[in-house]
Amino acid sequence: MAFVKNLAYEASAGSGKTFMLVVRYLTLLFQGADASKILALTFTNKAASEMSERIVETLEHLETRGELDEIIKESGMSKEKILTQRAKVLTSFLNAHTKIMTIDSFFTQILRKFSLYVGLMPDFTTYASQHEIKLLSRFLKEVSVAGKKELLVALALESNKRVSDIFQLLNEFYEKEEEFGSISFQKSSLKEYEDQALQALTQLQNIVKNCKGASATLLKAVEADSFDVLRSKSWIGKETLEYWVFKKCYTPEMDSALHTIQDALRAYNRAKEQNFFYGLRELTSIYKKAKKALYQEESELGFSDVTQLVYTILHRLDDSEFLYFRLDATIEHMLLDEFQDTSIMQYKILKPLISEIVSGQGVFESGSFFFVGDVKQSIYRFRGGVSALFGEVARENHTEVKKLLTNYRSQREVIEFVNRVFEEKITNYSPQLSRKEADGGYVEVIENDELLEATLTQVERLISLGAALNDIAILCATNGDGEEIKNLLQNRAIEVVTETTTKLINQRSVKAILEYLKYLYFEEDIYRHNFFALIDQKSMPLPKLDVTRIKLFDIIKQCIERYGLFSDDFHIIRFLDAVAKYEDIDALIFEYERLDVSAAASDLSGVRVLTVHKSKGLEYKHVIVMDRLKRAPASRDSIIYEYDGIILQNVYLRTAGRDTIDTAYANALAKEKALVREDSLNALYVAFTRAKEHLFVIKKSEHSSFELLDLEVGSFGSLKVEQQEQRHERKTKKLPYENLYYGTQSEILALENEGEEDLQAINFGLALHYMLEMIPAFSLDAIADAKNMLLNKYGFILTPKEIDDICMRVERLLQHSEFLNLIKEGRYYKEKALRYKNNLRYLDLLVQKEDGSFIVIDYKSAMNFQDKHRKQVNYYKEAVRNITNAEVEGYLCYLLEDSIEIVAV
DNA sequence: TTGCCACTGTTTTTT
DNA sequence: ACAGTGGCAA
Repeated sequence: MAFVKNLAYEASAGSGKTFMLVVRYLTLLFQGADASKILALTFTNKAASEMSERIVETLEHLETRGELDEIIKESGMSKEKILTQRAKVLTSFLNAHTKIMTIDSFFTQILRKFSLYVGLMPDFTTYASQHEIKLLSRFLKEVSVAGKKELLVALALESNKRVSDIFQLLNEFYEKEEEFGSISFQKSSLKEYEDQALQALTQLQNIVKNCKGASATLLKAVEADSFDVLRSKSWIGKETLEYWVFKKCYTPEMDSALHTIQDALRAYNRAKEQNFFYGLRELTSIYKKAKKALYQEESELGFSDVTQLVYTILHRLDDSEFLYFRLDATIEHMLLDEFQDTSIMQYKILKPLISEIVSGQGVFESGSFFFVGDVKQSIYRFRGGVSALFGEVARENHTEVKKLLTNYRSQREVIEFVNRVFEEKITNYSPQLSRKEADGGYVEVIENDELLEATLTQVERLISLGAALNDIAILCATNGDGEEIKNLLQNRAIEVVTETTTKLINQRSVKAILEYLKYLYFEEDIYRHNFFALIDQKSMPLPKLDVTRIKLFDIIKQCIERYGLFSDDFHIIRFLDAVAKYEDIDALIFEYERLDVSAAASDLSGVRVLTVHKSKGLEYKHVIVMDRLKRAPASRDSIIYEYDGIILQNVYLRTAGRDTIDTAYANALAKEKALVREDSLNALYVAFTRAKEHLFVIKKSEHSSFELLDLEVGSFGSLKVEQQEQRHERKTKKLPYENLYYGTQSEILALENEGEEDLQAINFGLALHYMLEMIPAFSLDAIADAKNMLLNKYGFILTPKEIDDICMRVERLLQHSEFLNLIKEGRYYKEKALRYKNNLRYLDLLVQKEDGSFIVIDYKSAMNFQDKHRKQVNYYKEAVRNITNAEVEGYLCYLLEDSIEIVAV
């Protein structure tokens, strides 16, 4: 087979897309291409690094890799020749300046190279979006300078929107500006249409007035004292009024009045839409100006700004051809991954490069173009992805398209189920073939309105059959749904790894701290109440702090300690880390909404919980697809963009009821709905095809996201879980912690103790410490609550006898007079973090006495390793003494099975 | 009982 | 923007 220079693969799920990309890339290398001249673009950083890794890995073990045969076929070279070149190719690849990256980073690179052309310094930074608040205020200023304030207010009023929603629309127009082409808008007056409609209404009202049998309902139905009230009537969308309460009084004149109203309304809607878009375009140019001023001042750009600017540089500047030429010189081959997710703007930028390459002239004689994707997996329409792009690009560039039909990922039952379900639903669906040896698999469709419980049942079922936690994935519709199932699983002591992106600032504990800071800053009681509500404590007065003088970090730390917020420590650690970037409380309070740090994943091993969107490109042995917990939201985009293929044809303003009287609008709306439907169908296809062996679909009876699939409850194949070697998993390494790691004491203890005692003893010790941490004050009343927390966290590891043992020991401690004496006078801190000589340690209990001296107390559950314990406490003493310059005493507090022993150190 | 209108409550995906 | 519900008329 000869090497095809201009080739695309339509690669269904699991059909070896990455494999083909790697084969293509390596074939180019073996044919002598320079790695620095091969541009390989992916969508995610993860995909980019995976590709680089696979290239290196394949080169390292080429003899035994499946890719070798394909490379032989593609390149037409002999096996021997390839293998002798292997080492040389690997070395040059590793030393080359490779261009495997995301499409966004590629554009960012171009922009850096040519940034001066648009008045930008090359060291700009990029964010997902520009600083919204700054942009808004800048924009408002520009609007007022341009004298367009009234216009802005009018637009907001007209569309019943807040200014911030108009902002969203401005951004859409800004991003699509280049696609508008010849589309333009005209201003006109609405008055005449309103009058026409109201006149016809009067006619109608007269007919009804003169009709004796008119019901009260009918009279009310035709009553309208303004055009807007008339517009909201639902009868105006009917073809004829010979229906309902109208029919009693029906005459043909009624329908002619109706049609007059409809004609007037259609014209009114169109005129209003034109006016709206006309105004929006005017404001868009101001918006653009504000954006430009802002990124030039701040050297800070959003992703879409980068794309816009690169487009401007390459298409709008006088010497753009020269700039493309400079790019061309460095790119000979192009490989594009996940092409179905490319946006039109992105393609427009790449297009001249692609054209040069496929035309194969001059320096490009040896060039090649290659892209892979799967229209069925296009689920990013909301982000500008246009599924029609795949086909269009292949057509435009005369690319040869091949289909990859064999699924190498899944077992037969899964593949056949997916084929059955989607064959009728997705147009041009080509059924996937399964490998001969993959003749197992299991699929079950379950209907149960207790979605969470039903999901839990299946997880437990898989676990009881011996499935490894890491092999189980739960796919859900939203991040919020993911949080819910995560919490349920964790409550049942099942470990969970979330890959949902819940923003850190949406975490309860973090929210609470922010409310606390707002209270300190604004001194408004509402924030104080919010704070206590969020931490589930009774509202009480808060001490005033001089927030301008105390370091932000310390304020927060103090809050965490005083109100015992450490139970949510994973999030808090991240938050503290993020807070370090803010100079002072002002900066944080006015900027925190931009903090796009995600909440921490809870653990390294456990059941995977992630959204369908996040799951793209991943695969799991056991997949549970959970229906959405809440109802699907209605589509609320107020502008409808009508495309013909990849060309923007028309823009409409979404207006309720408009489709019944305006066919052009109705068509556009229908197209839009079909695309939305396609998107959700694709999302389900992505979800189902993540499964390698077992697939569970858990649907609810109403509002199900699986509705469009007509799924029948039932099961196919047999559920067989291969036994895992458990030993392997126990070995998971703890991540090394960085210098500012505020972990819990339990984790640090676990690190220290590894390999010294048996596991059960370690757990016992950790549980004991945990219980002592959880007792808010050293009073006996708190034991019952602390026991519950203990059961929640350690109930599945420890026996009831051990739990009782721990409670007994703690109870005895709280009655121990020597201990009570030690803590009696002064303030005490639990789990006090201590950083000394670059080591982070936690003090079980630190008491600060009234005279300023300190007592360090360390709990132990057994008397062995006494020497080590002494050494540890001495270390703490020394540290505290050095930090505070105060007197320090140290004690070891042994909570033994039948007694309490306190040893001075 | 059926059909219709008017009112109320609920409500995403992310490089 | 949609789904569900209550109330009115036939």
